[in-house]
Order: sequence, then structure tokens, then C-alpha cells
Amino acid sequence: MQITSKFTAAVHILTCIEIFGGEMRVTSDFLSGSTGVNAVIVRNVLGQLREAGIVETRQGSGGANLAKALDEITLYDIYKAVDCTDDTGLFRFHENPNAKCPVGRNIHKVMDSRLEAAQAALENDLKRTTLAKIVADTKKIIEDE
Amino acid sequence: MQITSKFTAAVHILTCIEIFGGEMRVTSDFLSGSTGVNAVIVRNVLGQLREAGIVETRQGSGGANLAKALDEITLYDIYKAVDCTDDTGLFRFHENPNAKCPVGRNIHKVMDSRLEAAQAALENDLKRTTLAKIVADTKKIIEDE
DNA sequence: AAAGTTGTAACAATGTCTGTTTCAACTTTC
DNA sequence: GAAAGTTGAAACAGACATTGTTACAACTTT
Repeated sequence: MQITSKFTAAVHILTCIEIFGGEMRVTSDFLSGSTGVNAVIVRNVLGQLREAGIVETRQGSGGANLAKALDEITLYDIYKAVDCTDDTGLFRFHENPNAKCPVGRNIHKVMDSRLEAAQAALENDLKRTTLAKIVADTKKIIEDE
Repeated sequence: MQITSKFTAAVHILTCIEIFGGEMRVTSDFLSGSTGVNAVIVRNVLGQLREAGIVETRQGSGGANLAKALDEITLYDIYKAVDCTDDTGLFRFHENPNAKCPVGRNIHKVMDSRLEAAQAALENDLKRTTLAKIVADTKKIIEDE
């Protein structure tokens, strides 16, 4: 299985908001054009980012802007904002291990902490990168084009 | 999204093969009983583990056994054996970023290496745990019950 | 030859992701 | 105050992946 493309779309969206936000109103329609993602999905993602306190949106007049400093938003924050698997974690467990089997009734005790550690390793790596770096890298590439 | 439960089922299956393999013939039916996973799925998982060189199975007579030493099988090996996302990676990218937009045509350059690093962090953590540890922990818990 | 097992294909049921349509609520502008 | 453009949100459809199920050929042992 794969992690939903809403995550990369969200990073793309936030980068656009920062880069184009100064000179124009960044609407869901504009973001849909840049990302290639349906405008309703864009609004959906913006809604999740708003709930996470990462962006602000304006109903009626339209447009979105960042609600935090660039270096206070990590890829992890974005990942968590659009992630739908909060409760159950990254790994899915087979659901009915047999309690009558010594292995079946203990497999969770043995595996759970290790799965959590692996998930934490992924998440900690995502925490290393801020949106400030993403935007800086993007601007640099654009300048060098 | 979540990682398929075939991974935890595979760990469960391999643990059973090691723990019960000495005293009995470990068939897909037995493994289905312990894991609660359908016997055909068990055979499917065993087939993937066999292709990865982790187990041997016997057609006709039935039963499975490990093909490698316990400490030469890591959770990563098992993960990769049953993983179906080899080609595209753990993260899914939104598919049609707009090449006419400066951000759209460069988002891959900025993000790809970071997504690969995060995936590597997860996988490296899984490499830290061998099946030997899983089996040892399981046996210890069973003894203490 | 009989019984039990694996390997595999085909299909169904379920769930998730993404897109689409639709419309009420809101803000700005005229 | 009306018009135009936008957001927020619900409802539904299509595509795809996962898991379970059925069925059966091939194989091994007794």
C-alpha cells in the first residue's frame, strides 16, 4: 500500500501559497491548475491544513495563506494533517490471531512496539525537513532554470 | 493508507514455523488456524516468502520450514518479500503536476530525494530486528505465562 | 489407488482514494 | 441591493487494492 497522494499535493499547495501568495490571490482553482488535482480535493486538503493550524482560508473573497512561519512547518506536520490513519497507525495488523495458539495470543505483544518504532523512524525523518527548505530549494531551481 | 496486513501475518507465520516446526508438520491449514488468515492467503504469503528465499515449502507432503538462519532474516526482508509497492515506493505522488507552473514542473526534483530518505528511515529501522529476536521474545512470553 | 497438501486461477465482497456534481453560505464589487 | 466569484460540504460514481472464497490441477505419501 501507499501513502495517499494528498500528502505530496499538500506540500505542493503550501509551496505555491508561499511563492505566489505575494503577488496574487491563491485560490483553489489556481492550485488545482498547478497541481493537476481536482479543485474540490484541493479545498478538502486546505480544510485539513486549516484544521491543523497550518493555513488560513477566506470564504467568499477567496484565497489562502500560511498561518505559521515557514520554518515552523515540517513535512511531518503536513503528513499528519492530511493523514487518515491516525488511530490505527501505519501498519495494518491481521485481525483475528487465534488466542488458543501461544503465538497467536502473544504476537501483538511482540510486534506492536517494533511497528511503532518503525513508524516513528519514518515520522522523525519527515520532521527533519521544514517547508522553509522546500520553498528555498524550489526557488533556487526556478532561478537556475 | 496502511501497509498490508500480509506483513504482520508473514511474521506470525514465520514465528509459527520456527516454534512448531520441530514437533509437527506446519501446513497452510494450521497456519490459517493460528493467524486467522484464510488458508489460500497463507499459501500466497508463503509463496512470496519462498520467492524471497526465506522459506521452503513441500508440495504434496505439505509443510513449510525456514530456508535461512533465524538471525539472517530481518523484518525488512519479510516486509520486502510481501510488499507490492516495490516500483513506486511508499509514497504516492499526485500524478499530473502542471509543467507550465514553475512549482509544478519542479516539485518532483525537490521532493523525491526526501521521500526516499523517509522511506529508507522506515526500512532501516525494520532491518534492526531479526526473526531471531521475535522468536526469542515470543518464547520468553510463552514461558512466563 | 486414496488421501491430504500445495500452487494457482478466477471471482466476489469490501474498503479506500480520487474525481465529479451540486448547492448553500460568504465576500467583494458594482 | 444584486451579481459574480469563492469556499465548505454533502452525496455519489468510478477505479483500484485488499482480502476472502471457490475450484481444481499437480504433487507426495501411504
